[in-house]
Amino acid sequence: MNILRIALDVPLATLFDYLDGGSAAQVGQRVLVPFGARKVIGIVIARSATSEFETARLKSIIRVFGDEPPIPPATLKLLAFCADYYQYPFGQALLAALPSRLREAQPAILSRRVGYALTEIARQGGEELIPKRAASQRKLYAALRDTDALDSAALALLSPGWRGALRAMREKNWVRETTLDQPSATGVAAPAPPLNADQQHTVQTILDGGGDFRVWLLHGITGSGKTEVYMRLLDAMLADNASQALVLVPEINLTPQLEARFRARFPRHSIVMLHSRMNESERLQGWLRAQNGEARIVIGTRLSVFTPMKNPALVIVDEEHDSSYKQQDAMRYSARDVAIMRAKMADIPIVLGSATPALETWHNAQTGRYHLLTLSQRAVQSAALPALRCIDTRPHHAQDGLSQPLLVAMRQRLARGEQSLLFINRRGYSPVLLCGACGWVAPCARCSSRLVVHLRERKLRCHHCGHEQRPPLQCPSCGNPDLHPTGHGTQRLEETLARHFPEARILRVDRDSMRRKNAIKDMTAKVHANEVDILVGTQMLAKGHDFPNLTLVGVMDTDSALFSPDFRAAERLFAQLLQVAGRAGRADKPGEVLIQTNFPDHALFAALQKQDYAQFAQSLLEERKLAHFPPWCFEALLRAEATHLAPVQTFLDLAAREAREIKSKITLYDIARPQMERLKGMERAQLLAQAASRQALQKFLQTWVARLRALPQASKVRWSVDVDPLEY
DNA sequence: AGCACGCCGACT
DNA sequence: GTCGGCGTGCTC
Repeated sequence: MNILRIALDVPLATLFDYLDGGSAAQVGQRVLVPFGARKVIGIVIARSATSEFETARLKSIIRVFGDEPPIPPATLKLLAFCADYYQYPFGQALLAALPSRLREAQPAILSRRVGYALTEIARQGGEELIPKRAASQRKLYAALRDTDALDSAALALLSPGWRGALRAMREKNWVRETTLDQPSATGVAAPAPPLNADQQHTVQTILDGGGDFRVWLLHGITGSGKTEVYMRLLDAMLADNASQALVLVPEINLTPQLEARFRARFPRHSIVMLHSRMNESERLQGWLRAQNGEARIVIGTRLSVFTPMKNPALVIVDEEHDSSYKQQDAMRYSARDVAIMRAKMADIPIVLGSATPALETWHNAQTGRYHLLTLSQRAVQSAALPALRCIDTRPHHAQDGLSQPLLVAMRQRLARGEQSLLFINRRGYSPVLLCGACGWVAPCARCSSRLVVHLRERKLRCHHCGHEQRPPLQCPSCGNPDLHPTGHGTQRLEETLARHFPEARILRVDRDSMRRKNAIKDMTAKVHANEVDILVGTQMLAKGHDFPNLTLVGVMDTDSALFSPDFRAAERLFAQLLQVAGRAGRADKPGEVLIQTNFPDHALFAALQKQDYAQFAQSLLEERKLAHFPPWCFEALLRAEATHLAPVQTFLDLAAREAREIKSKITLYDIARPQMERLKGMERAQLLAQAASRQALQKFLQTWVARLRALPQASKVRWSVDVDPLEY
């Protein structure tokens, strides 16, 4: 058994065999191996006595990282399943799931947890040793006297000046460093607010469901207290002194708030955060602490669904409908779906939470595959439902995008000293450079998109590829020198508002203005301090922020989504509008939501006014059933791109021919161009396949993708398979 | 994906 | 004569 089967980060759907070189490398451990002309990191997947490969040509591994804990079999199994399901090379899927430090040829060690303890001198000398004026030092002394040692996190809670005080005490040899096995258990848990009847019932039902695999869909409107339900479930989970929970959250800026809430509630347990803003060594440490069982709660975004855990007992996916759970490059997995598979493999319960579940999820709850639990009461009693009204923009012609009724409503808020939010649906709403004479619009040279005008920087920028250029002095098409920006971008709207309300303090919130490091924190603080009258913003404002003095939400444009060719547009719009509506009128002030539209009679608005997700979902499901769209069918999308269209066309033609040769009940669509036909200088096209069942689709894909890999034409284009695609 | 090998065009 | 363009093919 001296042959190791090793997964490597290469786009080949095979393992590579190596001689173990006498090492005791175990399955799941990292090894450094020679690979062609280079040395790469691999993961041992199996030991074997034989090899399919010519044994004489096998190379030996260079080294094994034998001191590291092996990646547990459950994690390897989950990634193997994903590689198979999403048609992605296993080695690449596995290596990409690891913290990047584990892809480097350096040993990964759990850093020592440094603790601080009083020295004997300090203990015997007593508190009198410390100068009376040194308040910080006295606080540290008092805390350290009552325990063996404390870590820096615990000391930080004692005094803002703890660092200086600690340094002074160490210099005098009153404090020494030690090593801690556990994080310091300090602080008192924040009290748990009482549950309302809905929450109580929900928590009890899930706990009564036991510790086995079961998918719970927690459907709760904004403000119904889903997070408190999660907390109670985690609390129950923590009662077992080894169990761990995985909490997935969308890729947004809310993680710090959530982290603070969790830490306040569970100060005695190790909580690990894993998200994109963390640096690589923090991420590695978090991963190792989850793997060795020390971290009891792992909170993370998409990628953390693969974090190994010693004793997983519960999975929570918050805002399960959020599109950031779907990876849009490399292995195109859905972290929500992977989480469900993980829970199934580990035989533990999983809770999916959302106010507007994905239609696929809702469908599964309707058919009984998932268990539906509804929170219909608002947990905060004072929080009233906002009144929701459409402004028909046909009679109320909107000047500069702002209709009269909306302006009137905003003026009222200004007079009352309350805040307004204008929400812009970003798509199609950026200002473009238009020639009034011939209709020419500044295009991106590398994408089939329009360049966006950035007034302040006097630049045109492509939001898809980042290309920037100076605005031309005259129209390249007809020579007209009179070019002006049109459209209602956030910047333009901000200027229009300034004209209407010169006395108002207006704050723009979009990706451009929030790029600075603490911009979001500062923005939130300003709104809370009532230093802002009108907020103008995009998606970023839709989520989570709680602004008690905000009583009006105006929605600028919805119509493009109502009649979008993307059949998921309505579902997304509903979720988004419900979410922004939730920004209006919390606490004691009733809120109002005004939506500008040419189609006020659309069914979506009727459902929205009643906040009736169930009814709306039902009607969407029926529409989709008639059209044979998901969730009534299962899809895979083959995308291809190259600098010229010809090889893309050739490849997809061949792919379609191969598909027809495979005996299966697959519906194959014609080759189509995506909305963004050209992107970053690449011509794109795609082929959609549909099947009646997941199994049928999987069976087809196994054969099809294997044949595609064998096509010589496949190497002439960049191609990928997207199983369960969300965008076309 | 890298990386080497290899076969043709423009240069110190 | 050589440097280097990127097409082709392989990696246990």
